Amino acid sequence: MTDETPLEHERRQKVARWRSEGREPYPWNFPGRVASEVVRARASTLSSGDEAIGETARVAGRLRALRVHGRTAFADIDDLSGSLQLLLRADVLGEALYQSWISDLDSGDVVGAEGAPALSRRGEPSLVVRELQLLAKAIAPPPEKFHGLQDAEERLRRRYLDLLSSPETRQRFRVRSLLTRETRSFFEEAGFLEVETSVLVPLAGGAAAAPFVTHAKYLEQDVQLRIALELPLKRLIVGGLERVFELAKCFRNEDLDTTHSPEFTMLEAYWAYADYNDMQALTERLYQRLAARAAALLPEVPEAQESARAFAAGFSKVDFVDELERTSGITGLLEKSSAQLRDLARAAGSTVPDDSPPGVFLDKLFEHYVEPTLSRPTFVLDHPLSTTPLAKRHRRLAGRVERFEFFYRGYELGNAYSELTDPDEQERRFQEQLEARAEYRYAYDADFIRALRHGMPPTTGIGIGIDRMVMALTGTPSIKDVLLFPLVRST
RNA sequence: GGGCCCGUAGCUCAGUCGGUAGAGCAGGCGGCUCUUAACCGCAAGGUCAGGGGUUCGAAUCCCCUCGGGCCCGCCA
Repeated sequence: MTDETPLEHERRQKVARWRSEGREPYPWNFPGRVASEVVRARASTLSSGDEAIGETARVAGRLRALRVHGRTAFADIDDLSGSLQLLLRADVLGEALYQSWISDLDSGDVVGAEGAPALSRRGEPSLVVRELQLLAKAIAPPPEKFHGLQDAEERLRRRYLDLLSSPETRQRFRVRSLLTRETRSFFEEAGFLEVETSVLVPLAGGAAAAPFVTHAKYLEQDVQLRIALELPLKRLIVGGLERVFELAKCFRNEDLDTTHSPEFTMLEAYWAYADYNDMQALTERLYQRLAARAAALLPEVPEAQESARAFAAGFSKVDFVDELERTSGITGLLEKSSAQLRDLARAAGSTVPDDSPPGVFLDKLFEHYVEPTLSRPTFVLDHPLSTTPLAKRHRRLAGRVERFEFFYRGYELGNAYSELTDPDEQERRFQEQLEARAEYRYAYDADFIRALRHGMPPTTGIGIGIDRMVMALTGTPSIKDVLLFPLVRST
């Protein structure tokens, strides 16, 4: 390699030396190992300076630090359960073997060790090593051992370095995995069937967002990547599956920022014979359980503890229109013309196109005046009808739909309705969107209306942003830090 | 899309008013049998993101490009 650094050259020389001695620098396995925390726990029961004579344990992990004191050396290795100090001693390993290990080991190497648990004279849980095995030679050095990888760009582009140098990052992604598993269990226990619908669709509907477009060769047609799960899942309700959910990636061809990613994970659930009041109760239970779980997994993270307390106390409820009028000082919102709403939205700093439907202006006003104030768990209820083409009109309030969005820390975590099931009204609502702006034609799904004509039971549905859920419950301010490999420009 | 900020050794960071590019970690050599950001000594390591300009002289000032961050806008 012509672009290798002197440091890499040095390490390659060590690999060559290993091979020339008939030893394998990249072996196949390391059987019989236990987690380092097992050895730590055993060693902690000993007295300082004592070794568990006659006991043997095998551990493996990445070498983080090597402190050589002449004929004794201390090596710290990390595995997923934590870290452990290895004691390498010339009098145990033999002089020649000890010296060759000291000179061949580098930080970043993956090693396996066998030996006896011990507590060092200074009280550090350790393993007195009798046998050592190189499991993978690190040609490239790890990030700085104390500060870790600080460069924000490198942390995203080279997540493996972030993970191997940051226990916090490892823990954050473990918690993400456990929270999605918990979410699945919750819906399964509530009688929902997990399904998988298609990512590639002829027409991406169910939300207003720019889709990614690609090409299917066998159809000789362009296809799109889904922007929401809503329309296929409602078809399943028509088909009699009664309670379904999907937890999967959706794609929107838009910017990456603190709370948005073009590729994101969404949970949508549809529940026949129930309404949005039932869904509110389910949502409260879900978040109480998830927040408690996250708090238990992250005892050191104050935001996680705070979230558990906040969700345990239950959600506040505010009316969309009342709350917007109260915070903005505007009166008679529902009587305003589209032009009046547009001017109000302009005054609030929005630059959405003039020909947007009136619901868009209302949403902009809400985002500007109300959202930043919603720091504790809050249901926002009963949106104006023009904001929501897929929701059923309110059973009491004129000009409204039965909908709730819920917010925490000033951003939206989810969105739910009593679903619109009247096929003719659905067709009219799609039509109104279309007339307002031609670009919304992608939301017009004729086959979906045809499905509704066969009769869809009364149903409530919800969409939950999983990435934002993880952010909220782990105290992570940026969506990029809950995505393993956020899409970044290639260099 | 707009504004502000950042890019110096593999990593973490200094670099003053424009005057010979620095430290720590990692790596090399030497020393050290209880350290844990080990320590001590020696030597090595640079396309200062890239390109152009101003200047006797540019990491430093100006312009452009690339990459990133934050805020705003867009994302019914």
